[in-house]
Amino acid sequence: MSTVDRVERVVIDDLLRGALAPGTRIRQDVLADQLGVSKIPVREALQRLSALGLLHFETNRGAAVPTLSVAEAIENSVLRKSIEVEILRQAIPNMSIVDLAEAELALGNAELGVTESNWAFHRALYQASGWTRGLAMVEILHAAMAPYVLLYIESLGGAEPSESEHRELLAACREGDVERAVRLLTSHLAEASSAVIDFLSMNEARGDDV
Amino acid sequence: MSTVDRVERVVIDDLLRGALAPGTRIRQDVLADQLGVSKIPVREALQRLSALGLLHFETNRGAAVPTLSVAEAIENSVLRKSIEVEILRQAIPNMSIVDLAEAELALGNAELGVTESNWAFHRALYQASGWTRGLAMVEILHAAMAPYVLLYIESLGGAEPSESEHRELLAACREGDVERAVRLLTSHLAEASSAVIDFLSMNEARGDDV
DNA sequence: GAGATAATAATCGTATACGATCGCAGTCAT
DNA sequence: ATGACTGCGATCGTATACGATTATTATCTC
Repeated sequence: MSTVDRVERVVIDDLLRGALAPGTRIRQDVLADQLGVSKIPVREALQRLSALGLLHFETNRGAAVPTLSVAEAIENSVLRKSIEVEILRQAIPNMSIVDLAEAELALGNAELGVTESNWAFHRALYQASGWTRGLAMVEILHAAMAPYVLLYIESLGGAEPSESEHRELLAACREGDVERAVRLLTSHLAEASSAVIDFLSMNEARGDDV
Repeated sequence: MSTVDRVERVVIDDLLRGALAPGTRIRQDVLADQLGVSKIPVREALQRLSALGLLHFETNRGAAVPTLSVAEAIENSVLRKSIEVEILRQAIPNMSIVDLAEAELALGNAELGVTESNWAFHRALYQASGWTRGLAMVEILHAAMAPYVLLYIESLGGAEPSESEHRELLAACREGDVERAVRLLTSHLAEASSAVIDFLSMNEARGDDV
């Protein structure tokens, strides 16, 4: 694993954890010092993330966590739905006991934050697909939404609402019932994202930069 | 537009043109000299492309155009289909005369190579969606397949087979008939990609690195 | 005291520099 | 002649260095 890979992972994990609020600027030499490297590999990692849309570069102002418009949030949700459905279709016939156990584990895991645990669950279900690129795309979409999901959950007081939906979805996967699983995933994603989008719309209407 | 942006565009365009065959290694200082810059922005651009899966970095061996397995080609096709359908749905109600004219123009344009013209046509249809991320994803998938599409067409003797399908699709968009357009796009993509995938399968069976 | 302007400090972007690694050519021993 | 070894050239990865740009503080004027 190269230096650039390590830096990239650190920043992605920070995003998935919600440690980087929208708008946060990333100081290249600070990050470089923290990791004990020079700016060069740091910049290369940031450029990777900007290619994925997880960061935004502005000339002479460096990289920052982009703020999402409502339209972009909707776009992300639609993309997520259509990609995740295809991956799940591909994954279910290939799922092993291990994959299912990993998904189960992610559900109860109190070590992880809400968005981390959520993504760990979904990734566990998808990994049997073997679709490297598709998985990467979905991870990106999760990471891009994470800061806002966190804000939304905070505004709710910290409840994780989709526990039971996750359990149902897991059961359908266990039984190998592709069509039911796809139906459950579709409605689960629709509910989760419409909640966040409504939350975003309210704030956008109020003129908040969130 | 930053230096990194320029370098990135040059390489993506080379890929879409098919100027970079699978397996080609990219020499950083050669490219840097050609563009009159140092290695730093070149490497940053290559890292962006590697994040998108258009290039593959190997430690101490730099970046190279990845060779696609049949499984990956199938994955790309499925992803393309599901993403492009959603974008087209979003785009049709927002299409302007200009978008349609651009698409028409791309069809007949003999200046462009086959894959370039094909992508120009599809992009023209999609741009009205306003979906930045979705468009970027689809462009990536096109660029990843382009080297192989080129090889396939070469093996056929250079014929562009999907002219009439394109015209039908364009007509449906003009009439604003979303469902017909989606049907046409779906079958068009299915045909085009299954041809390339069959071609790839043959070569993989023969043990060619293509 | 408030606002505008100048000086200073932070930060960015990229060129240069250099050690590390890889691949190949030439040499030697068998 | 063939196979292993050594040395050199090419290429990579990253640290350092520096000019350019942006932010911040200090100073001056009204």
